[in-house]
Amino acid sequence: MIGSINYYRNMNDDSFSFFWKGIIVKRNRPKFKQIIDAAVVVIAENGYHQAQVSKIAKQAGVADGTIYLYFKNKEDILISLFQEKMGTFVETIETELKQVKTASDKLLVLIQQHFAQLSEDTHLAIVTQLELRQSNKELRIKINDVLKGYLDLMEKIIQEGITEGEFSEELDKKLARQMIFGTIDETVTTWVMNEQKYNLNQLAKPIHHMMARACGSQIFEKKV
Amino acid sequence: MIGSINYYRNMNDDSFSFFWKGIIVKRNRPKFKQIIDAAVVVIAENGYHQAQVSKIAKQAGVADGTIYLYFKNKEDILISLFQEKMGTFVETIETELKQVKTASDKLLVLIQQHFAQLSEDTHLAIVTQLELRQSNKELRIKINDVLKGYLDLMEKIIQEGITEGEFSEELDKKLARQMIFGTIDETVTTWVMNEQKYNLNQLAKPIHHMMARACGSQIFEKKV
Amino acid sequence: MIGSINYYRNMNDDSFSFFWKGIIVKRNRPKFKQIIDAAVVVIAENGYHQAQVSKIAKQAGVADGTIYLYFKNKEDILISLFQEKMGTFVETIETELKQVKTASDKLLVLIQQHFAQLSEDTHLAIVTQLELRQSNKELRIKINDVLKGYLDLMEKIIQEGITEGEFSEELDKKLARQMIFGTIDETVTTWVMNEQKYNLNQLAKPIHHMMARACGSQIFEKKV
Amino acid sequence: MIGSINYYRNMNDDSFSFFWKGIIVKRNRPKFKQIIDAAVVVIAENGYHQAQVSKIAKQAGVADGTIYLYFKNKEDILISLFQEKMGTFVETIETELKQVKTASDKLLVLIQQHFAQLSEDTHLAIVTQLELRQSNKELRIKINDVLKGYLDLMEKIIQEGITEGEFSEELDKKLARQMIFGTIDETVTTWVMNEQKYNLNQLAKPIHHMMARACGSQIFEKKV
DNA sequence: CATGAATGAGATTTCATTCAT
DNA sequence: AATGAATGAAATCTCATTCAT
Repeated sequence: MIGSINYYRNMNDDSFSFFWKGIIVKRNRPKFKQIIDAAVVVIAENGYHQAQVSKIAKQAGVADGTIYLYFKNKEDILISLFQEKMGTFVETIETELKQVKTASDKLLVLIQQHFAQLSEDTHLAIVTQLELRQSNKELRIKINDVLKGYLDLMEKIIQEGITEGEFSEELDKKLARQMIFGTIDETVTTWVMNEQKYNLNQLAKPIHHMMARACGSQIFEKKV
Repeated sequence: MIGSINYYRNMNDDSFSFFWKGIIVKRNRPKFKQIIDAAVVVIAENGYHQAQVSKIAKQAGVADGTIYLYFKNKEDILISLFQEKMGTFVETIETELKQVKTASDKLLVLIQQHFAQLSEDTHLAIVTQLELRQSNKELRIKINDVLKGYLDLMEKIIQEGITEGEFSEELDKKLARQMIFGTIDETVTTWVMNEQKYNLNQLAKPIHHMMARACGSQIFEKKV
Repeated sequence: MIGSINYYRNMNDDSFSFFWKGIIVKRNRPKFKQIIDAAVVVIAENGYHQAQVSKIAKQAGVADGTIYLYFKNKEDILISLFQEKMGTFVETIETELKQVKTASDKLLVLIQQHFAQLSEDTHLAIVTQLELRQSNKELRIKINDVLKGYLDLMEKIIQEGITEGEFSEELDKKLARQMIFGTIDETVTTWVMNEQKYNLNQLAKPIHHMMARACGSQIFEKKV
Repeated sequence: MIGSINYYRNMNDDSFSFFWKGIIVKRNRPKFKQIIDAAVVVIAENGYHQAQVSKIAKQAGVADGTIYLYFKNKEDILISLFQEKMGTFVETIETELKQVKTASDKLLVLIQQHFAQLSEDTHLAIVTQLELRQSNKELRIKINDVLKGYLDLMEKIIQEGITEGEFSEELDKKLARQMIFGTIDETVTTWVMNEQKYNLNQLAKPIHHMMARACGSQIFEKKV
């Protein structure tokens, strides 16, 4: 996915169709990001079903019709939103991961970064945890495509842990990834639904503790 | 919640208000369940936003207006659906749990039962994992109220495991519950989104394995 | 109209069809009046558009279906209501008029009685002045038929006044009747819309004063 | 009220809120009046309850949705209709009144203009006398607010008559106004219900005669 | 490039009336 | 005679998208 997220931004390939070039150019224009940021605010503050195109346009300071110069339709705004934000999100995590060695530590950094980034942008947290899930099945499948890069990253860490002997060799990679993502996701959702009353970041360590143990890491076990 | 789910069914108390009696009577009439079952089918096959009241009525074999003799409005159908199904769901799990001793085993039975029940009723699985999440925030809050009973049950098992020395005494109950529910939920959702291609039930054991280890259970650790 | 209002009640004529006899018999049964009185209360308290048949049935203490044993349809309730109440209303005024000699005095008694009867039954006042006017054109035409007897009574008094030399011989009977009814009606409506805050009865004399002068009566003119 | 009716049309005041400016701009666009005129025709020809928004839109030559760019909801069409038409109605009468001196003559002109304007626009007459009265209480209260300006105008004339010694000094202003409006209104309603068979305009003089006498004007009294 | 007025399809809910018991 | 559960037709309003300017 990381590829797919960075797709448009890194692209220099002349062989792409004129159509896509048009879109690529648009993605670099200031109004593109302006509209996406407006969408995040409007959805977070009004909820998914009350986030009309006209509201997003007003928040972005453009006319309704202008939206359609940058996005194919409303769904495209939401997918692009997810791509943009998720792209940055995963990029940041990947950068941080480079400074870490063991799989267990990478897991910790991933969880910490996940929490940190959503803690810092509660609008985005509300949108991704609550509002965007109200979209229809079709859109959620597309969102899952975007998410796939992040899930792959998790699976890579797990594989590394198994290979390096940190994690149990019987571990089912796919299930472990579903556990890690499911746990992180449920934790953030609960935090958002509780109106961010408590500090999300301090949950990273105990959650990492559970995840590592679940993966068969022995580092937390009491030495006799 | 378990109480609240069983609320109407077990009630014999004459002191309840006329209003509630009216509703209770309706809940016990055959058409009530008939409409709910129709709603599950229609939502699963058409998607949340394409599940018009008229479709549900037709599927249930009643007139559109009849729906409104049993339900306040469309949202009420969905809440009642969740209450009825979740009620049976949790009741079944509770019954099975009575035959089990240790917290770890209870966790296994819970996961197995969770998977078994949704495996057996894929319509219901689709509705709870994908479609009902498209409902608006207000409805989701009501659904969460119903869910709370299930989450409490999980927490009770965790507490028991800690008390009995099966689970680590440092375990954060609330986080552990979020992990268990998040993991199970993500697993089922992935399975539904993959169109139930594989056997969900056989995932119960490996997932239980991870959960138990995450909780600090030693039963899976290799004896040296 | 007075005839038409008393129509059913005074009827002994064997030549009427079986159908009508059925209705006549019904009109004398207690539930007939019971339902009409319920309708007055329900309409006054809930408004015309919130006066559902089921509400009237509940207020009358009968089943919905029972209404249709006594009335052809909902409109028939309202027409019957108007006939019953208007019949009594006009009968009472006619009785009082018998004790009065001059046209001017008859006018005064009519106005006084009109006000007195509506003052005493504010439910009825609300229904006739505000709520029943929301009915559709067709029903209002039928109501006007019932009203006709009352209007005829007014015209008779005016004619008498002209014949006896009390009123101007140039007076247009029909217009004078429209003035009298229009004035009384507007006065009562204003009173009802002001939530019966003031005493309606004490308006009878000044209004009569104006009506009599308008008719050319000299009795109030200052003697030089 | 006269002010309130002219409110939007005369306004040049920059200090008004953005919201109201939006509405004012809409009120001056051609489609606003186009829709109102369509509403008058549709309501007159189909009756209040058969005047669906889609019929009004079709008659106005716009899409259903366009209605909602100019009116908050269906009720708002009706209120605006009444405001627009009543505004013009009262303005016209006020203009004509400027050329008249005595209160009695003003009363005559008022009645003549009232009849003339409704005679010339029978659609409007049907709507105001019959159809709009079927609206619910809430709407009728709003209509009454609009009407208030007209009633105030009547009261002003009456007051003038009293002050100038034309009318009896014992005259109750409020009752006199209720008489005048009630009489005019009843006359027009009767005329409309008789399907405008006769000439309404020629009733102005005899009605004025009665009204003036009722107010104590001596001008019609035979000089001995 | 940008605008924003106009479009029009589509669904929930109410309630008078019926009719089997 | 009385019941009351069931019926089903019908209409307002929203909002994503377009296109003339």
